[in-house]
Amino acid sequence: MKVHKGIRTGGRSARVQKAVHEAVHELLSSHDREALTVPMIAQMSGVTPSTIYRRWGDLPSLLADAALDRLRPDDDPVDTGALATDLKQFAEAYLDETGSELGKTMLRDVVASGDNGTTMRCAEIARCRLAVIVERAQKRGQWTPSVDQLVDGIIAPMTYRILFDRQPPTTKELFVMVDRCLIREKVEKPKD
Amino acid sequence: MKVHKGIRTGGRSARVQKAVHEAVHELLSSHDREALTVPMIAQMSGVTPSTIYRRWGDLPSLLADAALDRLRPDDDPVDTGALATDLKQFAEAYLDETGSELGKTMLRDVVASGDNGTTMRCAEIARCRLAVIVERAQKRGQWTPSVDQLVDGIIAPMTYRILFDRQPPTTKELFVMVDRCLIREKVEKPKD
DNA sequence: CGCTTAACGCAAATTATTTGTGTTAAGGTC
DNA sequence: GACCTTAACACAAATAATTTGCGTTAAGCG
Repeated sequence: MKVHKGIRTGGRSARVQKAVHEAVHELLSSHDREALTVPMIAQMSGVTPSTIYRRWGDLPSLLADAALDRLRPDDDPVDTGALATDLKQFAEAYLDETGSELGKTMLRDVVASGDNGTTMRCAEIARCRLAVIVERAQKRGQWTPSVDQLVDGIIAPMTYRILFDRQPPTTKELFVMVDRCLIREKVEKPKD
Repeated sequence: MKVHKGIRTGGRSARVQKAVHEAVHELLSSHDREALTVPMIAQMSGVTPSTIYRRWGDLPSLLADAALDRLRPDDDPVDTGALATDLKQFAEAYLDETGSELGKTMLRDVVASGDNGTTMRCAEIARCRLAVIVERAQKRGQWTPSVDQLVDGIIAPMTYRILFDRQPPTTKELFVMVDRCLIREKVEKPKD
């Protein structure tokens, strides 16, 4: 007898998730983040508040979940043929997604949700895309920094500035970060 | 006629702030973060809930404010006589403060507060201490990275891992980050 | 000393959240 | 494909948090 978990993913549950997520995005495009409430989202999605509370726990968790759901299905980063330009292209795209006022509130909610699964899911998105770029470069026989080093050198400073500083980094500053990641490697592995 | 702001800092207001901050820390040492509520803090501090709401807005903002208040008055980072060791000592101390479970919830609340003043105040704490270390080294005639570069290279990766990753960095990883900041400079300024 | 008003206390009104109970249907079994 | 088991939901009642109106206190200032 296989007990397993028994978490339900299809049918009604899927329908509820879709309706709620859509309601969040619709409300977020017309209202201020501060103005959103769980009962409001419940009404717009045709779902009972208690259902939302039981499933997502609280507002930040729901908003984070809805935001990450949108962030995910983007296709692979563009292949420019060189590691440096691949990274710069991706960094710029990622800044577009997270550096705006909406992106900032999204990152905020991800952190505020307090759920490790959600924060790690967010980190995984960037990590996966970086992994694609790295693997590509390695297939070309090119030396690359590790994904961890790229996260530390690009994603982390960008995110830190968005969340803690007055302004997100400029594209120029972003490119400097990328170049540093690559210069750095030439030092640590001078034999190339 | 000088209108100014007229914000009151002394007397009763100061007394209320002190009482509330103390109540937060006391409750935080005996209860789970999740269990804390504004009415609870209000009762323990002998203050009306509405006062807290009017002054701090919400729970995360209050907790962030109370936490940063504790974080600040620490004295200057120790002077070991060398930039590298000064930075490592500070990085380790900062990890102690923010890497624990309590430190993590503190960073969470700072971000979740959604108040730019609070997040920047948090960033300033690290930035000020780094500035002291940098200035010290420069007085010794030593070449140093800029404070911004140190934030990007040490504080940002540390904070990102604490907030988004499963584990905070180890001391060893932290030292590698510090070394990278210094190695990097030798490349960019090879004339030393 | 006296004035102005920011900051507070209190209580009522509003709104959000939790909880108890019955119903629906997803996922599995035979 | 009919038949369980129970996760996920709707609804409503109970509880708790938050906002708001208004009177009072005292901080900052001339």
